[in-house]
Amino acid sequence: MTVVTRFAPSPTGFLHIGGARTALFNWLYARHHNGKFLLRIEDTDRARSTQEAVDAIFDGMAWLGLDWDGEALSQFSRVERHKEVVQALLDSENAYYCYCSPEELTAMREAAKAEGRPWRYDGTWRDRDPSQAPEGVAPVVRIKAPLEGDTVINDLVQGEVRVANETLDDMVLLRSDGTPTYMLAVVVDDHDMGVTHVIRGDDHLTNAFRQYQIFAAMNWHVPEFGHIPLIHGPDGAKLSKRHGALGVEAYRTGGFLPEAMRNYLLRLGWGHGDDEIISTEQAIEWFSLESVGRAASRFDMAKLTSLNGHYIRHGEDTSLVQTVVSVLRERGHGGLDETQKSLLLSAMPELKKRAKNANELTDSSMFLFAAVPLDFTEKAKDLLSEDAVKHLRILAGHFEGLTSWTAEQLEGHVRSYVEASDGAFKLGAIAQPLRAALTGSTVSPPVFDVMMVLGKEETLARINDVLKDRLN
RNA sequence: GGCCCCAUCGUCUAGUGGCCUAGGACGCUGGCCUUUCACGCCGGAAACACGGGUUCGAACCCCGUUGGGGUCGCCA
Repeated sequence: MTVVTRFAPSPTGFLHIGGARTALFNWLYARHHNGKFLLRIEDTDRARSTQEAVDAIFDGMAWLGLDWDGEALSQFSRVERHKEVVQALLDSENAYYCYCSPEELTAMREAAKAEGRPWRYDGTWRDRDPSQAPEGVAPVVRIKAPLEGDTVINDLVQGEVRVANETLDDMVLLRSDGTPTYMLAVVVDDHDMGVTHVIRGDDHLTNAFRQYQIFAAMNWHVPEFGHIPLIHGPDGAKLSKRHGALGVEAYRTGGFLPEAMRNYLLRLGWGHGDDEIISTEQAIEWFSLESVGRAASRFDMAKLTSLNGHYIRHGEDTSLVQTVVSVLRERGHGGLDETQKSLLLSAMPELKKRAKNANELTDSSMFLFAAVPLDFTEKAKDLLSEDAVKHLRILAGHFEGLTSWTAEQLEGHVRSYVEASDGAFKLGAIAQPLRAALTGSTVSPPVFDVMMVLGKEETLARINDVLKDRLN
């Protein structure tokens, strides 16, 4: 049997972190089993569903590298089919019309609450003849759920979960306006789409029992369920925007790499021994629902950030160049020409060791493309003291005569210059002003690497610009 | 409140009765490396919620307590 999973978000906002993980787990499970991963947009709530949100889901999935099989399905497009199933349920007497008005129901609910009784629909119309229906009341259709016994679900994550049927009531299948409810639509779509494994958030666990009733009433094969624990905020409560419940879009603009995101989300609630850095290939090979934990986990931005730093440090130089280019484009700076790209590429090995995210990586590479006069930070200005400039002038003379230009040789030259001073000054007294003159900053890759990457001409131009400035 | 789920360092987790004086990672912290900042390397503090059982033996099994979470819509 081919495994078929699905991700079924409702387009009422962005694709948030929890949804992203649910999508990832579904994707991983399907890919692991060589099955199919489908995408269904649960847009039956017409008032709250927006095209922007649908696009945000598509974009988020694409960014995360979670490709789905076939076309994304709009749940709303299937209303006729849903109604058809409701009719079948009515015909087989597994469902009935209920003429209780929303007001009546609300009153009953509140009364029950006031008395501290558990509320559930009392089945008023379950066995009553529709001929007794009040005038002018549009009915809803409810399922005729079993009154006795237990419903048992062998959840792939949670294990056996059992609930007494008497605690469940006859839920609404078709609203009084004739539109199907989520509970019904999900079951019909999962069945029709051939979904074999329903992997979703823990918050749907109680829904599973009710959906089970519909599958049973239609005599349909019930899919396997895997209810994965929710992601909480750092405080253990529901994930709030302040704590990371952002759209994946926000993580992208925050400079996170999709591979870091995937790795982080995977390790949240799932583990494979002591492994921390897990490639997507390994994840596909190793993923299983059995090893998904049952407790909710807290979102930890620091760990995500650290993982992101790892993926940047170990990223391919050429792809990191592309990353910088797209950050620049997003900032409205236009792209980089080929010369600039190759300059960036040669600086990348040192640059990437110093960045936690794509934005920092971009910021720290800007000095490469700066034109004289550089923008100096206050600290950098302080480093360019009269004394320091004196050294730079002498060194510039030395550099001028060099015929080869490698970091090692440059370092050798400067070191022997320092040694010749016989302890009058140290390497730092030279290297720091040099860094300031070349980058405008006190923080940068090793200064001799900077010189090499910049090349002799540009290096001298920048030093001379500082010297010239000093003369005035 | 009813029903359901959960419980190992601050956080993510390893651990499925003896290999646990509980391992790894992030964070924190001491040090090394060093021209800056990083990276890297070495070290440290830090947890089995509590109480009862079962067992020769329990982080692992059972019961209870406490604590957390989910859910109780003609939302999804």
